[in-house]
Amino acid sequence: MSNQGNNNYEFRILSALRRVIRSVDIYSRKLNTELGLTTPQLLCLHALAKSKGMTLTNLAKEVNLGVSTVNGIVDRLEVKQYLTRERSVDDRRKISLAISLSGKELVLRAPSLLQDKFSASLSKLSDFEQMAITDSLELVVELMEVKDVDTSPNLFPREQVINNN
Amino acid sequence: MSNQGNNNYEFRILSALRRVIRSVDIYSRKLNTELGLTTPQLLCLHALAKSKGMTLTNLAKEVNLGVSTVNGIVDRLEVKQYLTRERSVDDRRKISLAISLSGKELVLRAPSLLQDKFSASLSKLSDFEQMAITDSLELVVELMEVKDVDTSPNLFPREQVINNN
DNA sequence: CAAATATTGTTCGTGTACGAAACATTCCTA
DNA sequence: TAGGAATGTTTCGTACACGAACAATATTTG
Repeated sequence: MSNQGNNNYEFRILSALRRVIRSVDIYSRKLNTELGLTTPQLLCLHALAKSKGMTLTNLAKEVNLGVSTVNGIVDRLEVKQYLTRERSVDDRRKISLAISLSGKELVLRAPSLLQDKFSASLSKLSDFEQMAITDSLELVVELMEVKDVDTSPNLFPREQVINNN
Repeated sequence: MSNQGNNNYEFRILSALRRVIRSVDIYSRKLNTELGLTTPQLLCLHALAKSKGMTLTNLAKEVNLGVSTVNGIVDRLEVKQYLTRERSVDDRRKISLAISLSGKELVLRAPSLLQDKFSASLSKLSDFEQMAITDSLELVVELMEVKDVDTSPNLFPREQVINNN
């Protein structure tokens, strides 16, 4: 019943995870003071630069965040005039998001979304190591994002969800 | 000057990282509804259970968070009566934090700090894989936490900092 | 010893980040 | 076609999480 120390690696993984989370956050603040945009804001702007006319729900899926979260981010981007909200004509529930000119301009001159130092260090590793890191992280994602089917263990696998798009 | 797509893996790593962050957050909320404590709160309580009489700064270092952040967490734990704050007598700046009885009791019956599913899945992997994941994460931490010495690239390495303790 | 400096904790403002609920609009179906 | 289900957005409340500014205390230094 009690669950501590089941796994030797668990504590190290948790600790590493939290430190990474913090590191990402701190870089986001640095971006904000230097560029005027946080990482999530820049991330959303990138997504909008790639495909114009996205809806809010769409954007949220693209950046892996909740709708209400993205709504707040879009609010702030709108205030800064990096995007526009426009009600869709064919389906008046939808809001079409469009990046502005200054938004596009900013995306072009913005630095990397991962800390400069990290990018540099990463590229100095062997391809094998880079791949190992990427694979590990993606495996962790996979292990963590297992749907919480507390109530009904997936006895009916169903067609395995269109997670993408 | 412009920085996009320097590295093939960079985008995948960033994406994986953000998904992991979200996953951790969502589990924290689940914990909160089931147990009444979030992950950061439980994490702090664990730390206090291990070594009584910690100071705030101490605790912050232990859990890798800023002092002001931990202060808020301690506030909430105090309201719930899982710990007590007491001014130190020898150094009246310091506050001695002590976990309460109910706090200790709760730590004992609390579930893992990592999502149940994750722990289970992790333990099913080969030791080699578990180690690879752990090493990769710790390497990412290392690459990310390089001190930001923008102004003065470390020409004077100095005695390399007591990072620990 | 007194002044300057450092440490410790608190408060404040901002920005994530989420879920739940309120709302608007559209779709579907009885 | 009326009414309910589904979809899309917004609002609200809560908790992190940080840095900056502040007050109280301690330490160092002139």
